[in-house]
Amino acid sequence: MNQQCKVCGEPAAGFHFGAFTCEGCKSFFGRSYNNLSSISECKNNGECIINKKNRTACKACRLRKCLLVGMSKSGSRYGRRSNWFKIHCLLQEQQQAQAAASQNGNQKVPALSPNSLNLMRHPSYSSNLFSRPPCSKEDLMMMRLDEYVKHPATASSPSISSPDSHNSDSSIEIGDKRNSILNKQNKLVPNTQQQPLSLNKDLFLPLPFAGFPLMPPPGFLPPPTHFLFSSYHNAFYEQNHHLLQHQVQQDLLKTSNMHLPFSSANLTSMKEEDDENEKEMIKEEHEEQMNKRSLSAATLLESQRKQLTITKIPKISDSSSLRDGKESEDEDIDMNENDEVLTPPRSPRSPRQQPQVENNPIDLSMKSGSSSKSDDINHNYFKVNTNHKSSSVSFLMNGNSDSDSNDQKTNNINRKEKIHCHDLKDGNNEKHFQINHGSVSAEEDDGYMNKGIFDDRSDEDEEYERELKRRKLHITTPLDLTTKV
Amino acid sequence: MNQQCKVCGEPAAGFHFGAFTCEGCKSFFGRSYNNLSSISECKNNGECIINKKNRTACKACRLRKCLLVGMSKSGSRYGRRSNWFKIHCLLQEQQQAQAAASQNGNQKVPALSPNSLNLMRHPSYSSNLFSRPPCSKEDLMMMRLDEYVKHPATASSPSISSPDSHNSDSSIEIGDKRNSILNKQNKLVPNTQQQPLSLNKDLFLPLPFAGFPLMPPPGFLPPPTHFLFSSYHNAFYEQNHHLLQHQVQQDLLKTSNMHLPFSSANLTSMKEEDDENEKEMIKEEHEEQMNKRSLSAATLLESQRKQLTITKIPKISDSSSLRDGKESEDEDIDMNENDEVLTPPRSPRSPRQQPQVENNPIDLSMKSGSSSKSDDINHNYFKVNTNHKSSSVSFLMNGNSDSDSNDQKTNNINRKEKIHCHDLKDGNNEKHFQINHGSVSAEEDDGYMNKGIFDDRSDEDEEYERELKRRKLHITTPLDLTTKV
DNA sequence: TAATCAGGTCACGAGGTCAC
DNA sequence: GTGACCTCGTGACCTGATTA
Ligand SMILES: [Zn+2]
Ligand SMILES: [Zn+2]
Ligand SMILES: [Zn+2]
Ligand SMILES: [Zn+2]
Repeated sequence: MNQQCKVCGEPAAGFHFGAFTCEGCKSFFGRSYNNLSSISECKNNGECIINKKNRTACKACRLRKCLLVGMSKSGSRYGRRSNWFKIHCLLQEQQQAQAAASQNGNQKVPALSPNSLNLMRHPSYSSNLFSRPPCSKEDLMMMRLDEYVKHPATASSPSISSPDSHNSDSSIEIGDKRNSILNKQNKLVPNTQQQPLSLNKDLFLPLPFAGFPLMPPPGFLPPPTHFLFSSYHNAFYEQNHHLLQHQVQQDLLKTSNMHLPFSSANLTSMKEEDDENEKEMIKEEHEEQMNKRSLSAATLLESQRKQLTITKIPKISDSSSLRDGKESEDEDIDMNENDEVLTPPRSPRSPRQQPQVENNPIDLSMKSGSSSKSDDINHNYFKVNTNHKSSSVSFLMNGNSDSDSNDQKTNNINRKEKIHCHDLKDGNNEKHFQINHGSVSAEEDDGYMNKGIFDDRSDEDEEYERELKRRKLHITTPLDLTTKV
Repeated sequence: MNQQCKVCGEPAAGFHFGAFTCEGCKSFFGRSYNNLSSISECKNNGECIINKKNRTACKACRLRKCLLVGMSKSGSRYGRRSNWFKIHCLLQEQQQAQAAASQNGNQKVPALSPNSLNLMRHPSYSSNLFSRPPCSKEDLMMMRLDEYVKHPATASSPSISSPDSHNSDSSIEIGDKRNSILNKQNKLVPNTQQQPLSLNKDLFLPLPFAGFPLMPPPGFLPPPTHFLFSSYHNAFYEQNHHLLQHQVQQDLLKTSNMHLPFSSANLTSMKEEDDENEKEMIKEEHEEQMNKRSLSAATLLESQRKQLTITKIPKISDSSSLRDGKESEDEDIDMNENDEVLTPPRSPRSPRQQPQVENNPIDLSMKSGSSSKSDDINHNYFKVNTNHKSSSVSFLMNGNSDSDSNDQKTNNINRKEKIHCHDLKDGNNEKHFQINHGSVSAEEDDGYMNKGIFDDRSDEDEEYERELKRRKLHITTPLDLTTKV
C-alpha cells in the first residue's frame, strides 16, 4: 500500500487511530489527544494548511486536521487487516492513479469499474458520515464543517482532495474560507461544486481516503466479500452512497453472492448524475450527518455475520426518494425489505440504473469464474498472497511510493498471484475475484457494520469535544474511524 | 558521524534546518532567518568565503552560505534519524576516507564500491535538485547562483569554497549550470557530465551530504534494506537512480537477498554511461520526482520483513535504456513479472537489463553473509545497535572528533555490533549488511519516498526569498532539506 | 504464524537561555 | 551578537497485544 498520511501527506506508516497516518502524526495524535493543554491556539486563525513540512508549526491545526480525517482514540483497531481491506486499498490506489491519468480528459479510467462503484457503495459510510446525531465530539466537528460547506469556496474540502494530494491534502481540511484560499493557492485542488464529476470527479479521490468527511477511510468499510473492493473506493463513497447502501441491503437480504461489475460505462453515467447534484449534496451533508443513523450499518452487520454477501443491486428510479425526507432517513431504514430500505437518507444523488448483481463471486484464491455483464472490459490486476487454501493480500505500508502502477504495489505481496479483476463485459466467462472462506467475511462483516462507530461514543468523547471547543480547536470530524475493518 | 558544518567547516553539532551545521551556524541561522534587517550588506561584494574563523565577519555571506547549503526554516526535521540515514552517513564517511586515500591515483577506493554507487543512486535526490520548478525561494536562489556562475569572480562564492573547507560540498547542490561552474572553480568537484566516473567520481562525495543539490542528504533516502546503504550515497543518487530502483524492485519480487555490490569496476562503467545522459537527467529529474513512487519501497519492505537482504547489483550495460522512456516507465510496471515490474513509474531511466539479484544479504545485525562480486575489497565497519530482532544504528553527531577510527563512533552505540560493509569483491564470501526485521524497512520506505521535498514550498518561503533579494542576499539554495530521511 | 497497530522508548533537533 | 547548553516536542523504532 502506498497510502499517504491523511494529515500531512507524508507516506503513511499504517492505519492509526482510524486513519492512514505517518509515524509523526500518529504519535502527535496519541500525545495530544489526552493533553490538549499542551496545544496553544493557532496564530493563523486556525487556517493553517498542514503538510509534512509545516506540520509541527501549528499543533492546533495539526490536531484539528487529525480529527478532521477521522482520527479517534476510540477508533483504534488491532491486528492484521483483512484481505478485503488490503484489496480495497489497492483498488483505491488504482482508481486514484487512473483518475490522475484520466485528468487529461480521458474517459477511460476503468481501474475501478463504474459498475462496481455503483454497486458497491457502502451504506455504513454514508450513514456514518451524514446520519450521526450531533451529540458528540465528532458532531461538533461536523457542525463546524457545515459552516464551511455553506461557502462555495468549500468545494475544495478535504473530501475532495486534489490529485497531487501530497500537497493538496493538507490543505483540504480547512473550512470553506480556507478552502477557497487553498483553491486559489493550490491549483491542484479541484472545485467540487463547480466542476462536473465525470473524470474530474476522479480527481477528488486521488488520495486514499482523502477528503475524509466525504470519503471515510477504508478501515471503516464494510466488507461483504465482493463489496469490499468497490465499497472501499472513494468513488463509491462520494457518489454512490445511495446505490451502495441500497445494493448492500438487498444483497444482505438475499444472502446471495455478488459480483464486481466493473463496467466503466455505468460508472460514467453515475458520475454525471452525481455532478448534477454535487452542490446540493454539499449543502445537505450537514443535515445528513445529523440525521444519518447506523441502523443500516447494524442491519448489514447482522446479515454479514450470517455470512452474507451481496446480490443484485436494484435500480433506483426515484432519486427524489433518496434525497428527500431527511428526517425519515434516520430511522426508516428497514432491513427486512429488499427495496430501497437501505437507501441512505438524504443522499444527494439518486441512483438510476442499478446494474444487476450476479452470482459470480470474486475469487481471491485465484479461482476464475464467470463474471457479470458489463459494458467495458478493463482488466485490473491484483496480486494476492495465497497461502494454502486461504488467500491473503499483503498490506504494506511503506510511504514511499506515489506509485501510479498497481503492479508495483502488488509486488509487495508474498506468493502473489495475479487476479484478474476487470470490468464485467464478457458475461460469465470472465475472471473474477471470489472469496471462498467464510472466516474472512465474518470478520469483515463486523467491520462492515460498524454500527458501533457512532453508537459507542463515550461520555469522554463528548467531554473531549467540549474541551476542544474550550481550547478553540474547532474541529469538525465527520467520521468516527473507530471502527475496525 | 563526523559531519562538518556545511557552512563554516567546523565539526557539526547535528542536522539543523536542513543541513549539518555547528551550533553557531545553527543559532545564527535561527536568529537571522527571521531578522534579515539585522544583516548588513556585504562589504566584499558578497564574495566572502565562510570558514570557522571568519564566519562572524560577514553576516550576509554567512547567511547566504547557510541558504546555499540548503538550510531552511521549513526544511527542519524533527525526531530521531532513521537507521538508514545513519548507515548512509557511515558509508559516506568511509567512501570519503577511501576517496581521499585513493586520490593518490590509486584505483582502489572501495570504501564505497563503485558498483554500489551505481546501483544505489537515489532518484528522489537528483530529482529534487534539478527538477523542482522555479517558483520558490530556492528557485530564486538558484537563478541567482547562475548569475554568479557567469562571473568568474563568483567562483570564490561560498558555494565554491576553497578546498580546505569542506565547503566544496555546499557548492554541489546547484543544478547543472552551477555544477559546471563549480567544476571549473573547484578542482575537487568532479564534472559529472564530462568526466568519467571512476575515481574522480568519488571526489564528489567527500563530505557527507555535501554538495546537496547534487547529493541530497541521506535523510531523504528511502530505505529498503539493501538499498539503503548504497542509495544514501551521493554517487548513487546522482548516477544510479534507475539502477537502484530497478534493482530493488526486482530483488523484492524475487524476495531474494540483495548484496551491496561494491565493485569499483561496475561503478566506473556506470558513471560513464550516466555522464552521457547527465544533462538529460537533470532536465528530467523534476518529472521523475513527481512520478517516482515507493512501490519498490513497499516491495523492499516486504522482502525485508522476510529477512531480506541485499543481493547483487547487476551491471547495466545499456545506459540509454536507463534514461529513456520516461513516460512508459510510469505505468508499465508489471508486478507479476520478475523483470522490470518494479521499475518506478516515470523513472527517467528505463531499466532494461536487470542484474540478477543475489542472495548475499547485508546483515545489519552483524551477520556476515556471502557478498556479491566486486573488484575491490574494502571493509567498512558500522556499529549497529541491535535490540532483539531489530537492529538500529547509532547516529552520533559529535562535532569534535575528526576521528578516523570507526571504533570510537561505534562506542557510542548501545548494544552495538560491528558490521562489515565492504566492497563486494570476493563473490559470495564477503561480509555484508543484512536487515532482518521488517519494521525498519517500513519506516524507511517513508523516507524514501520523500517526494514532497520540494512540493511543499510555502508562501512564506517565497516571500522570504523576496526579502532576501531586497536585502541583496542573493542566495541560491537548490535543495529543500525539509524532507525526512 | 503472520500481519498490524497502540504505546512506549529515547535519539534528535528547534528554541530558548545566558555567560561571553 | 555569539554559541554552548538545556528543554522538550518530535518521530523512528520497538514491543506487546490483537486479529487474520
Ligand atoms: Zn502525517
Ligand atoms: Zn494553525
Ligand atoms: Zn558552522
Ligand atoms: Zn561578505
